[in-house]
Amino acid sequence: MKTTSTGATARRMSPEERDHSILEGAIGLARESGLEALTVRAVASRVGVTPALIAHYRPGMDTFVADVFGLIVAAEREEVIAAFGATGDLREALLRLIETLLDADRDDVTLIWVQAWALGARNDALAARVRQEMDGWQSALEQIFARAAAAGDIAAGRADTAAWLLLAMVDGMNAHSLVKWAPRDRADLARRALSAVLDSAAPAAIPVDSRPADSRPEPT
Amino acid sequence: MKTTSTGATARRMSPEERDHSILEGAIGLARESGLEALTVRAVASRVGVTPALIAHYRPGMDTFVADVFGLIVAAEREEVIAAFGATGDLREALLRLIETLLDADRDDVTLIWVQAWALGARNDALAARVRQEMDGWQSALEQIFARAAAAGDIAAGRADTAAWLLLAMVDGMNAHSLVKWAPRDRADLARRALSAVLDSAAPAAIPVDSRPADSRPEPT
DNA sequence: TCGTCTATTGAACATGCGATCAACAGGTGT
DNA sequence: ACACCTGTTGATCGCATGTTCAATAGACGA
Repeated sequence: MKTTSTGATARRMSPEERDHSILEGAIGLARESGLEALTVRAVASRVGVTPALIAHYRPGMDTFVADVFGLIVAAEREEVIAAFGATGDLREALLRLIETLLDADRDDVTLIWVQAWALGARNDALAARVRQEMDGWQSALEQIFARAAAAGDIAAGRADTAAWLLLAMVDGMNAHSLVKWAPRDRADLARRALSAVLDSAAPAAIPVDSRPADSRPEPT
Repeated sequence: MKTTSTGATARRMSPEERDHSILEGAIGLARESGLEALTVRAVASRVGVTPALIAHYRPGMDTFVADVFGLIVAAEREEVIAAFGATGDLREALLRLIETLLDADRDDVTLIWVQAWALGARNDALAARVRQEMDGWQSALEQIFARAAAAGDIAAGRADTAAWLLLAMVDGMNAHSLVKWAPRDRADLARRALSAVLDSAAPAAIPVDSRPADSRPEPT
């Protein structure tokens, strides 16, 4: 495939402008085709510029991929969290949040997340960025759980654990959806995931007394 | 890099032998370096033959990757399920099963799974195989849950839902571990994941008013 | 208007990938 | 011992990847 441009030299931009335009193109490309599609030539073609210029602005694809990943998922997280209705029944709002996270419309971001976990095993810069963004999700969810518990909308429990469990569940289900392994409708999944997380986050609901050896060690 | 062989022609084998040796090499390679490492040349070097021979026995890398994936994860599943102690307290056994699945020793298989979900988005043969192996896990877990419920070791609940939730949680946590995002010790995670799944699978444990639609037949 | 600065290019290099095909060679049966 | 059969090779094609660097061209200040 040839470059989108007609062979003419691209418009001269300030370094900041060009950097921004490159990032824009890369973000769009990753959204459409995943992180694997982020090649020097593909981004160059998208932006309408020579591959050499991409390499000039972004020496080292590893950190470039990490940056693009971070920008995409951070923007999405802020959007989702911002849309979280802070008013009304928080349990209802939580359910809608989970439904949103499981929505098929977000398959593009899901692919990016799953590719990031896989690539992160061999790309330290990306792995670091993935951890950072996951920390962002973890603390955002933890905050929501703590708020809901304080408001009495859900049973009080360990908000951090609930956040970890919910993240794992949502990420696992989304990963499964990439190969179209969706056993039942997602609204039902969301409801069950939420109650699973909320119930387990309340230690009192767990019958520990009946299991003598198991429940004793509780390191934290 | 050069082929492992000293340039001498490889020993002549029967088609079945050679096919087996190629699969063996590919399986070992994938276990060590993931599915992305499965290139014609890498497998050829590993097996000690020419790339052309690999291409001859396995025309089309897509189905080859799918086969290797299937063999690896099917073997692992059978091993894990077989090690599941059918005697004694089934809840205890379930906990050990989850601990096994979350064990860091299985990071190699985890990488393969996560790569499979990512690659499956663009490799239909692989995606089909992934679905097949996930069905295997789903039914194995469902069977275990049903058995445990019948034995009275856990609260009776919908075994299929419990299996789905557990699979999602375990897969999500393992994906997270690929980038070393492990908030707490895995034994604790396993315990909480198990109680989350078991509690939610027992309808009686869920606040009744919040699930009127539950008793209605679920759409496929 | 001219000259300087630098954003941008074009071309090339080294490496890797999957795939193809005529030619070779080692085992097998006669 | 010979010839057939076929597993195996070597060479090569076409394409894609990241990276480098001298040369170019467009914008801006003097």
